Amino acid sequence: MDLQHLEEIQRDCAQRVVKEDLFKDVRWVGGIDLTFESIKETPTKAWACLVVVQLKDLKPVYTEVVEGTVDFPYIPTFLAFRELPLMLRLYEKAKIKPDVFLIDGQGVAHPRGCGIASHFGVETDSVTIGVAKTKLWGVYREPSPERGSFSPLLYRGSVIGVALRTKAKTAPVFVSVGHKISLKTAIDIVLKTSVFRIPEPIRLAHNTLQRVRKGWLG
DNA sequence: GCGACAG
DNA sequence: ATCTTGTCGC
Repeated sequence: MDLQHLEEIQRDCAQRVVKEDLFKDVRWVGGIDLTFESIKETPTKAWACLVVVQLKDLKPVYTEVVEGTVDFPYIPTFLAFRELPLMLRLYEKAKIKPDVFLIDGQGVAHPRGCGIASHFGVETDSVTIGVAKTKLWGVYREPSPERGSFSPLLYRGSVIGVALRTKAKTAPVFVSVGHKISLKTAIDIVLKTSVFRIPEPIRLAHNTLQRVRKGWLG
């Protein structure tokens, strides 16, 4: 694999990212997550899940799962080349396309400005938000403990995202623009879809995958 | 050279 | 990400 070439693809993708709100109202919010049969082996079998919830009551209205093989290893800053293929198959199979996608990982808060959330958004031309459980790039100060507080994630003085407290006294999540949305609106949607630390669409997708992997269904 | 490093 | 049970705290 030629990482130099892949970096070039990411820089090109970053130039296409739109950081403004290019949509009207949001009714459906989707969350995508992946799970792997093995983490030590590559290739390995894997599954991707999309759960769409209604923004008004956070009730799930659609769930889709796809199974496949992942052959690219996990390399920090190159996550998209490992997980995007299966996510794109999931997108194509989905009967319902949500107004906004919450993606497990960074959006523009990435060394070359194109984390998996932005990459997926540009590839599918859809609205996306990056929601990561830990930081990849930038510096920040711990936000105050109450739900809703946030502090900027900075890189060379520029705001590339925020550390957002979606639940009181709980570790924050890192939110960044994926594609076709502003950081302000991204924060608003993540807060509106969060009951626990992880936004409902992603949390439900993750829960479904744990059951699928263990053969409880799917 | 050393530490950091999404999932 | 996965391996894994109970347990302590709000």
